Amino acid sequence: MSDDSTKGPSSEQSVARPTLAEVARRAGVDKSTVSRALRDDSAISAETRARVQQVAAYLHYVPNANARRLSNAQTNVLAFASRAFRRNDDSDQFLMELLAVITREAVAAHFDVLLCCPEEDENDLQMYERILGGHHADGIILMDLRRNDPRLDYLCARGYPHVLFGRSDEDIRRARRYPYPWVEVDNRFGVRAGMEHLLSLGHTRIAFVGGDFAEYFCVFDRHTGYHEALQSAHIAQNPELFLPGPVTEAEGYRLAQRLLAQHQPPTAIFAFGDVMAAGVMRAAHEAGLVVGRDLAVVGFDGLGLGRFLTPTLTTLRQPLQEVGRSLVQLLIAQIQGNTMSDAHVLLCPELEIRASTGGVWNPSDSPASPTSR
Amino acid sequence: MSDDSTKGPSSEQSVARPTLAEVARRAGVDKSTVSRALRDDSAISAETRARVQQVAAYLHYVPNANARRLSNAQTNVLAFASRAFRRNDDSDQFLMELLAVITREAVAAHFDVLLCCPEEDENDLQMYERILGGHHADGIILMDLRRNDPRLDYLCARGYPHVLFGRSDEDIRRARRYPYPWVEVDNRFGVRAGMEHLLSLGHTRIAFVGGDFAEYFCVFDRHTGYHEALQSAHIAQNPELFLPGPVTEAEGYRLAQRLLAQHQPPTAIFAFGDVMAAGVMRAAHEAGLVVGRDLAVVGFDGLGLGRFLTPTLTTLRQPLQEVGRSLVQLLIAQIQGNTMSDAHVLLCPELEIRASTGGVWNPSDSPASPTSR
DNA sequence: TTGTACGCGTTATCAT
DNA sequence: ATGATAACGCGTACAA
Repeated sequence: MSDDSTKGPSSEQSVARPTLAEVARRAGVDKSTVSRALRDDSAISAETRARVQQVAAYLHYVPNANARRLSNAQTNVLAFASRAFRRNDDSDQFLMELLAVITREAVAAHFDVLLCCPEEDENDLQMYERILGGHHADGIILMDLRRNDPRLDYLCARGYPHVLFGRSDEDIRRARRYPYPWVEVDNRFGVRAGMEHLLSLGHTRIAFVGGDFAEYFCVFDRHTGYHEALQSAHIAQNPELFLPGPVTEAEGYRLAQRLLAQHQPPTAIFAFGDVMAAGVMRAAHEAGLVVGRDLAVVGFDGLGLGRFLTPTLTTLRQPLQEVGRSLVQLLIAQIQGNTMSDAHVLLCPELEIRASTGGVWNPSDSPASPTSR
Repeated sequence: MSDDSTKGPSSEQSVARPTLAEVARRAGVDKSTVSRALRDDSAISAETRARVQQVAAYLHYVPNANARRLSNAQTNVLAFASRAFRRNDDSDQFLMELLAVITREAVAAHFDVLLCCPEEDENDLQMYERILGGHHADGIILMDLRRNDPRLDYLCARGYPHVLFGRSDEDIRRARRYPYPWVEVDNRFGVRAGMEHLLSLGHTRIAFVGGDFAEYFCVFDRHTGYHEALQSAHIAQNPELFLPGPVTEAEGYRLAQRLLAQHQPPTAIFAFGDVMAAGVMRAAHEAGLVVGRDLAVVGFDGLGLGRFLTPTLTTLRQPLQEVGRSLVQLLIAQIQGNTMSDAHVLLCPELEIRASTGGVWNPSDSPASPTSR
């Protein structure tokens, strides 16, 4: 801190931030020379470069990003949009991890990450227009894809670089490859893997809870996985065991209560997400059931939460590291005009078998907890 | 999507984004007139303004943020830095909620939010220099304050606007008349409130786990709260009951095991954070104890997680809405040169009493079983 | 009320 | 290898 410590931050000018011109003056060369020397641009004599860099370092010179952006017509900023920024709900948990990965990857490639959220009475499309049209970012990462998502048409038409976490029906229905890249965790496959795990344990009355908006591709896909798994196992669909609903802990609790009150309750419950599974387990516990013995529970996402629950939760882990890395790399490649822009990355969630499906549990054990650890 | 679906995004030019000059040309006026009309700047005839705005809307004109920033010497961007973006650990959970609040508040004030993370072999100070010195953002929100935090001197000296979530040592600040705003949740008060809750339930052997780096003000403060509460209650300090350590679920599990293995185990355990408390509860459960009856557990933070655990977790809820709102408003006020720059906001965490401290439980109820192991 | 001219800090093109 | 000069798109004194 400087010695004039009585002055407030706004009462005194900030330390002047030197410009290219200032560096040039002190180094006795032209601005353009400094610009080049600092970027190893074209051939600059070694000694000139050294002197310039020395002066720049001495002055703590940092190029003005906005001037650079204006000149380059590129911002080196990635935008990240998620409805989680509007209202907080339980399902946000894994976003933080994803965001951390994305930020690290972006920074490593010298990109900034911008968080996007619609303004008051502004819809998604208007927000994209504001961010991309206003040159706040070069491209955007989209979440929460819908089966038929109007945002894609929009971004396509305007030529705005983007990458999807998720996909729409375009690819599948029209057998027409979406000309923009997407990264997806195969939700259908994941649910099927979880279902096969339950089936292999001998369960036949398997319920599914959660997912209230079938228009979200992710919801559609997980539901499809559930139905397909039953079909493959030649188990008749039972509408009473399929209960869509908001993906919250409270709803998991409520729906599980409803399921367990049936005269022929399910022996296993597949929850749309881990947080919801927590609610299911809470209901089961209150009903006097021991999860992992009297009732099997499977979640989805692989949140840290699943390891903290009692019993620990069997779940499908989303490979967030790979997701984040792919999203950033595909978007940057696209921005820089590389040709792999229509790459599609489909990752498989990994089945983590834990105690809630009674993995390690042994019938002769005491009704106490699964003593796996 | 356009009809030429065979073309990749990079094979075709983006839709041209109109400039001020373009709008001016189409409206038959000068650039400056457009500039003013679009910002209700100075007096512009109603009809001119109407025509200009109509043309701008027709062309989907959005001002180039970088040109505007260059001209205004202000970016309207807030930077957010947290070590959570470097590596993911359990303690990140509440950041997502905070980030959501911050983003909403910032956007409402027409500011963008930028996520910051040091580059490879770059330290914190260098990162600030890059972000603030490079005009990526006008100011920054700092997390994870240390008792004697070198970052403050640095930011002060350079005159970079900033606001702290947390604070440094009173005396150090006072001696230097630290003129920047901070927002803090009173950790010491929170722990004392939790301790008083436990004391009122009759507990005297109360352990505290977690907090491995006393240089973090937050750690120092919570530890102080613990010690002060014991002192106020005339309970002798017992080093065996005070176990600092990393704030993770695994460490909570480990330390609780150690505590419960003592010949005179504690009857209550205060965990540094909710996630850590989850580990404590897991250990207790495995040891055959019923949390809320045989052992009381208190957490800190008020994460959603606490409501999902069995039993539900008594905790100190951090008022993240208010924290986020204050941070953004104080930072923006500072950036815009308003005088409330040295405002200090101290918020109180709220004690949420849930089942883990045995709401209904009564000391004479059962043989304080931890001793009966 | 509107137009003119210049500056913001950088990069790029053209000379030298 | 280096210097002069012109954009980039917008805001804003100043002039009309």
